[in-house]
Amino acid sequence: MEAPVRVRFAPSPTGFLHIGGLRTALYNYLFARSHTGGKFILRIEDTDQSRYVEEAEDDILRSLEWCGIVVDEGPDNPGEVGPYRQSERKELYNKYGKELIESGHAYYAFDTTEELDQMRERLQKSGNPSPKYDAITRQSMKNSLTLPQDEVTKRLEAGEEYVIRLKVPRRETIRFEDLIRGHVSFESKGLDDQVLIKSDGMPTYHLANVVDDYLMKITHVIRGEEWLSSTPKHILLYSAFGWEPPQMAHLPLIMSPTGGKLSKRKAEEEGIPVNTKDYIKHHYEPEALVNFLAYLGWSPGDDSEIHSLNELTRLFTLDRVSKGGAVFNHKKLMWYNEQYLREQSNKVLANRLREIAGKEKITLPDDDYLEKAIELLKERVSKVDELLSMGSFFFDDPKEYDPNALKKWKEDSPVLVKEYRSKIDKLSDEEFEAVKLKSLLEEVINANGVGFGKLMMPLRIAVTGQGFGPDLFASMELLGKETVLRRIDNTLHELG
RNA sequence: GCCGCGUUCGUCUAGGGGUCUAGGACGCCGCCCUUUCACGGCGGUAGCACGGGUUCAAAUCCCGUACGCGGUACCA
Repeated sequence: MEAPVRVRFAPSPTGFLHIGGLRTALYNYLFARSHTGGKFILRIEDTDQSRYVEEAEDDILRSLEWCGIVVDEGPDNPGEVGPYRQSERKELYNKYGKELIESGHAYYAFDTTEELDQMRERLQKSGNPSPKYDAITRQSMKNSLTLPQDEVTKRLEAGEEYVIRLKVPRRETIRFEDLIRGHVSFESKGLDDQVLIKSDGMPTYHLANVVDDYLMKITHVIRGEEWLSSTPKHILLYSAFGWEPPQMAHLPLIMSPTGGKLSKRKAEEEGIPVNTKDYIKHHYEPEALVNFLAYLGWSPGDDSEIHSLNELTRLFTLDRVSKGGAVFNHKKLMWYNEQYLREQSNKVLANRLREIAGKEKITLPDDDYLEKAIELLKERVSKVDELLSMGSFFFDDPKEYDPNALKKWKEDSPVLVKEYRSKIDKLSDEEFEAVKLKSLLEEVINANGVGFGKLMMPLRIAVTGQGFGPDLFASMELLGKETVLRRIDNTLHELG
């Protein structure tokens, strides 16, 4: 019997949850759920105090929740291997750092930032393009490998600042098996003596991540490709501790349409919302985002496209994750959004619309009317909030005319509209229905020997202010006789 | 520069030696439906980066090249 699957999403609270981070979380979650008894763990990697952002952790939690991703163990619902914030595990890392020094796998270094800069500069001048603190250079630096034992003790006792560095072996080939990429290998000579414990006493990502994954019994590390290059350091660490490393899986990056990693700046330039909270704020369908993101770098292998989080959970396997970076396609996201939007009942949409309208201080009509309006609008919008903008004429007399539509208001329009007006004026409220309204329009165009559009478009402009939109006759029926006549009169008055 | 990882239609992908004159989805274009705009239906456009091998046979395996991306911090 294999150990139960345990995966973690380990974001750094340095800002709002990025869309790429969300996908990493999603893949971890899907992987956990695709195994019976699998656990999805949230660990906050707040070891960089200079970049810490107060609201970030809350934003991460809220974003995951919005997507329907349930955290099995995390800061808010700890399991047995807590705490789940690295800042609260500081002592632990120190203990393991010391252990590494004792076993000869790490050492103290006292070099100042200036001295490190000087070293790099010196090396660069002598033709070394990527200076490293490695097996060669460490011999001429200030550390417990070069300094006499008693001086090291003296410095430590004096409370002098130090870091702990990993003693990377001079020549060694580090190999590991990546679940997505297969065989990967690095030469240790390309690695530097990575700082493990910083001078502020906090661990670096590398140490903390290894120690925590081990202590939290993580079985699979699923993370972005940007970590692939530092994985050999982690492998070295595992073996220094004598621990079995977890399975590794490095996900392809999400790319910007203009190339490169989808960074915050790039995304903004291209009009792509980059933070999950932006999707929440702009009323995207969470199921659509999830579905879209799942398919960005993964596919189930058949021709299916639409799957709920639950279904994805059953379909997901790591070996179907692609290797190459995936370009974010906003139009496809919108397509997904439309799919999920149309699935919802008019009643549900009405409730959601009320919530949105409430925030924007817009007053909406009663449920019956609202749901009928939604029914007419639903097939024409991409996002739920567009029901409000496209359907504004259902809720208020148009304040202005779409300049583009106005081109269809011709010289003969007033006459035709007037004639139509006088016909529908004779209808009772009960008779004011789509079929009747349409046949009366036909009467007018036939009598005048003109095409349908000659009257239809001006009428639409008068009633909705727009040149497009839901079925005009159904819309007029819903609007009611009084409103329609009022709008026609207003328009006749304004446009002549 | 060095190290690593990638590369199938514009984009996301299917494909894992013959069934590929390469399939699906988004987008785009056209037609139908609708005398609006959409939705829907039908059809179309367009791709195996390049060069060598291996093999009777390569999009699929191997090697190079090019290009892209990532990493190269007391950031994660």
